[in-house]
Amino acid sequence: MAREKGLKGMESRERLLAAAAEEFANRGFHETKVSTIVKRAGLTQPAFYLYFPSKEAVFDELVNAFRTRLHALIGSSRFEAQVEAQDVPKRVRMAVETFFRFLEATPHLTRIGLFLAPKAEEIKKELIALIAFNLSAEQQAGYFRSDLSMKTVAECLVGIVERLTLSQLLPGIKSPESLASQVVDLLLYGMLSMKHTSA
Amino acid sequence: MAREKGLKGMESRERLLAAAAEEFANRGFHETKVSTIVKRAGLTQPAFYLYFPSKEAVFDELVNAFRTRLHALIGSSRFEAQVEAQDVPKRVRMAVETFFRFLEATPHLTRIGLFLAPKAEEIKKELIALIAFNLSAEQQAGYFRSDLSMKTVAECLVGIVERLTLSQLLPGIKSPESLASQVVDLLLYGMLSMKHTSA
Amino acid sequence: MAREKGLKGMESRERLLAAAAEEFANRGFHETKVSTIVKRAGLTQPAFYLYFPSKEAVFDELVNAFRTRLHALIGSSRFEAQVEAQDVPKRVRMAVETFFRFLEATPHLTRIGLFLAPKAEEIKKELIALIAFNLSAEQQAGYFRSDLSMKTVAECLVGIVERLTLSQLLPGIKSPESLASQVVDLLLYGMLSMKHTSA
Amino acid sequence: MAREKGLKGMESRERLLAAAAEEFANRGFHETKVSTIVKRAGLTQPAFYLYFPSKEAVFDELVNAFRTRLHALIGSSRFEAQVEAQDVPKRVRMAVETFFRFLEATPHLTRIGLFLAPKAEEIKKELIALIAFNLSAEQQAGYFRSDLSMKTVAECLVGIVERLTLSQLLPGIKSPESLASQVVDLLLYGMLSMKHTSA
DNA sequence: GATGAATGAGCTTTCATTCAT
DNA sequence: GATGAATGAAAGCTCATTCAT
Repeated sequence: MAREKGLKGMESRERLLAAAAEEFANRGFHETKVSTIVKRAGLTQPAFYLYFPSKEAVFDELVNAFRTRLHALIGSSRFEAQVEAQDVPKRVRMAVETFFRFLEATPHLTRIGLFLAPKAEEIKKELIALIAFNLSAEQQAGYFRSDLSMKTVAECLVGIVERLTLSQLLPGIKSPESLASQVVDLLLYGMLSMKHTSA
Repeated sequence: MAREKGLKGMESRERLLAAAAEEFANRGFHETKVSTIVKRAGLTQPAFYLYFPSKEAVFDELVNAFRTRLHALIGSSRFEAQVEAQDVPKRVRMAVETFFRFLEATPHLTRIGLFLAPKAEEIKKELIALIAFNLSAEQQAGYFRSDLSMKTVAECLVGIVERLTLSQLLPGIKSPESLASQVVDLLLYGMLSMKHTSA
Repeated sequence: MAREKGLKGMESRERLLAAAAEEFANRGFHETKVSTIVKRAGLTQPAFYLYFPSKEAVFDELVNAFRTRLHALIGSSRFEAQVEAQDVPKRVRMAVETFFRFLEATPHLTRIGLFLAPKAEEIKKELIALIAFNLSAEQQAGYFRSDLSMKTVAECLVGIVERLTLSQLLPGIKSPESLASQVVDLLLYGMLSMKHTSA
Repeated sequence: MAREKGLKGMESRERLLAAAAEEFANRGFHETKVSTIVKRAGLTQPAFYLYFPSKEAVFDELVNAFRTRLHALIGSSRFEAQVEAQDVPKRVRMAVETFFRFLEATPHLTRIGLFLAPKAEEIKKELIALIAFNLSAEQQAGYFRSDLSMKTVAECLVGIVERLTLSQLLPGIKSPESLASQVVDLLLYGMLSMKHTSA
């Protein structure tokens, strides 16, 4: 009789969260009805309010979940920086790839936290700041052109990631690896063909 | 057809459109109430339905207005491209700058057509295709690296423009010129400092 | 074509107010449903919210209507005080009678403002203070026993009026005149028979 | 019957009753949630329904508790009346004082049974009848003016007690003794100063 | 060309109450 | 004796939309 106290409740809650995530991701906040969420979770409306104070609260919880995982990812990526015996391009590619992989892993949360949430801009701002900080280190190490603003570069990178996530990654058209290598190739080496570059 | 006659009617319609654009841009589709739009336009709710069949219809009309202007812009830019004998970097920079200027000119429409509309993805897809087409010409002329997919580059460019528009252009933090030159500098020459590039 | 602007709306509003007053008076705040009010007024629920921001707001409006009339009554009763060539008992009786008449005139408002409203206590407190003030004048003129606290007397008077209003006046069992004379007779002369009083 | 056994059960039941009494007294019937009652009693909602068939049932039980005690009080006071050979004023004062003391002893029940219950009017009607009966005896003994309706006097007395209970006794502003002597003084001797009385 | 007045449809939320254990 | 989990039923409120003038 392993009476897991509160197990069933937790499961219901998780089911509601998952259903909500999917609905929000597919239809947005307003088009998502509590009635649909609970139907998907096999429950009734009052059950929803047993676990969440309001529809907005679930949404916020999902946004925060995304944010938390995002911060966790970035925190852990700092460690790898120490193992950096690799060359810069490879390191950058790995980082971007990891990020794409992260976004791909929880597509609903990604859509919510990156595109739907009113807080999305704020979240991106944080992200950009962190990336800019990391890039600056490389820049000071002489790897990147000193006349570029890493803040701007970070912003561009995030813009690219957003777009490709929406148009290629989430629809499953391209893989994190392929996207990462294309993006990094472009950003590191630029578009110009060599003959012009050296001009 | 019934829309041709009546000066006052046209003016009311325009006022409604403008009010709707501002509200939609600032609050999004669902947060925007018809009652607010008409208040802003100094009219009443039935008047709204005199000019538009539904709230969605106004929104669509605004989206289409954006799309139309966008197409006009791109159509005209083709011409210039042929007349010009300038060097590639300058040409690209001018094109991007023109585009930023275009987005800055009608900020409400930009926010609606580029970020709020469900159709936004479709609009961007068109835009990306056109840009990719133009870039391919340059690529075939040998200006751009032949190992890059211009489709992808176009996508990245649009992603960058989206992000910078939202974070720098619309808030009035940076000018079209400065944004264009930063973006183009990055995309054309890449991030790597010369010593590494030549490696 | 006496196009009374807003006449129909005003009428609807009044119908809603009247219906609400009756429902509130008969069932109390919580048992009264907006759906019942609008049915009684021959309207639909949204119409209710066209005229009142919430169910509570109508209730408050009714309470305030009572309070306002009450203050008006008291304000006007001051005037009569100047015409006072009459003897004290008659004067007091007239005042009490007027008050009963006032309560009888708008029975729903009376029930709401005097018995149902959370503010009822406050309203009575005001009323008591005013009555005490008036009584004190008579007391200082030597008409009332100087060892009585007019504040307490006022409180007793209001308590009596409350009770008789509920049990005799509103059910239509006794008239304002008969109630007033009984009350005043008791309060002025006391219960004791003469032989004991003089003891 | 099923309620006889079980000490712990009885205790839980009492805790629920006490919690309910306090909540009802402070917030009224509708504002009081079953969830709040059980929280206060340290139990869960199903436990509530183990002891009471419904929320209304607890309320009724509390009202009846008040009524029962009230009847007990009145029953016992009859006895004393016969034993006493004291003068009328003192006797009346003692009775009123006893009553105030009774109301003060169980303030929650008082608020519920005297002011909140729909049955309150009925309860008061009974009380008034009993008081009127007692007063009539004194009246027939020649102590009270024969031209007064003891029914009305009883009603006035109850009205006064109600008001003073709410505004002075329950808030702890005045004591049963002081209230009783003020009330009785007023009711027995009236407001008029002697010179006018004898006129 | 425009409005005062009204509504259908639907939403989120609340609460007393019960089932299964 | 008690609880975790769930629900039926309904309430208040909002909004895009329309009718009659």
